[in-house]
Amino acid sequence: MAPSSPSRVAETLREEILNGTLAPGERIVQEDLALRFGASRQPVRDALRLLEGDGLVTLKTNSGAWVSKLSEQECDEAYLVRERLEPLLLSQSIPNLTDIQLAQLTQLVSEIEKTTDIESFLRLDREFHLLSYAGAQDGMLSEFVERIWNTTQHYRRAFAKLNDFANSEVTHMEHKLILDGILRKDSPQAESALEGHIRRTRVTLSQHKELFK
Amino acid sequence: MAPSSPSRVAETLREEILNGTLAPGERIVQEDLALRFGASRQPVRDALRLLEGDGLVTLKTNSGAWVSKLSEQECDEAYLVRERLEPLLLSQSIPNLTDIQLAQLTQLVSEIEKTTDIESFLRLDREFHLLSYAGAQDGMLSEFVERIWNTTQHYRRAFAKLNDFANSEVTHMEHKLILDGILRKDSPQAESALEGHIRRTRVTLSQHKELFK
DNA sequence: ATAGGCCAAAATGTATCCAATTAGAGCATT
DNA sequence: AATGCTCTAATTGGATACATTTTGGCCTAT
Repeated sequence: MAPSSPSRVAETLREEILNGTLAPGERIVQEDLALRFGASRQPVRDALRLLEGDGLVTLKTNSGAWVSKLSEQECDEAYLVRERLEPLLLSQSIPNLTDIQLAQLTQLVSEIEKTTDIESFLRLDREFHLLSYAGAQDGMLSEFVERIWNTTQHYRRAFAKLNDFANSEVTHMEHKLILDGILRKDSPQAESALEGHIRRTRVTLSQHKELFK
Repeated sequence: MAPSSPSRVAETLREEILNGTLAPGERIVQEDLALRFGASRQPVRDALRLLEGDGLVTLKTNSGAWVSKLSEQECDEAYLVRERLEPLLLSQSIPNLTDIQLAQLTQLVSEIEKTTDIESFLRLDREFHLLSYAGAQDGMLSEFVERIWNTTQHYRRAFAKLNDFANSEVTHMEHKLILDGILRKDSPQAESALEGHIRRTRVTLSQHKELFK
């Protein structure tokens, strides 16, 4: 089945927001998109509504659409929520991860360690964490988690650039601890390692308020 | 500012889904709504997209819209998520609750205890919990919690009808424990009482699989 | 120079029409 | 009797045209 226009448009925009082509706070004009995608404004509007549901775009009636922007406090909140939800999601995923996925996770951790490029790091890190949740069946929980990853993507990038791998050693160790828990199917360890990983990131982020200026 | 058509339509539909007028699984026809609200189908479509974002309506391309339906597992997941998120939200709310709100919460607990009507119970219970979160500032966390309350509303009703206040004594005690923690600004107590309250509900619900047949 | 209001241009919201897709009843076949 | 197929009616998706609202520049008055 061919994907509908709104999905196509939304998918492309999502991509561009995540990779930073469209910056937070940037305005989105319906007609421009319509022209660009060779569609009318109707499907574009639907696409924007979809992205609004994902938290990537903010709509204001009779005014327009903007790429969503998190305040310092909202970003902190996002990480607090991650601390609570992702360990739960991981615990639901672990029992169902296939051997292939376990191998991929192992591979990813080692690739992340070798990476020196920031964009690659962001991509691989995201891939590692989201793949570790692949065993959980789709539902509200996965949706929430994915949404948080999407809305905070830009701040992870800014943070990575700023810090420039200053804490990379710690990060790699944390990833190894999480991976170890996963491989041994030791959910409690994996959960607590993950929780610590997220908490440390949150605390470190909160020391860089300049990202939200 | 006058609320836009999509918002009005969405608001009304949300109401009807929450109060049970529209049952889960029921089909929603765009043109019927357009006729009913004296609008064209366009704003109706927007309204449905809004509700889809709230998880209250499920859209299928080229096919139509239905009131969302939770499987037994999805419902269980919803409660697991509540167990993690609502205590966090409550802890963020407690420091900012006004004296008026504290008085209202106290009032609500006592009203809930006196209530014998199921619909009233549902309404008051919802009001109590959501009001207890009113001190937290709006953000992703409140959004998530409200969304869960909305999507599980129907199952709370079914459960209440089935059980017919069988566990009402326990429920009232739990509410009092939560309230006590809130009034004394003792977040840890309030959080753990709330967590227990939600967990007990989840476990009890899981013993009534017939609700999802 | 600054603040405030006014007006025009631009962008969004809505309605209507047409095209594309689907769902479901009825029929035929096994 | 049950299953699969076809066809039609009904419903949704998309495009165009028009109405409404907002925004931001410009002018005026203080």
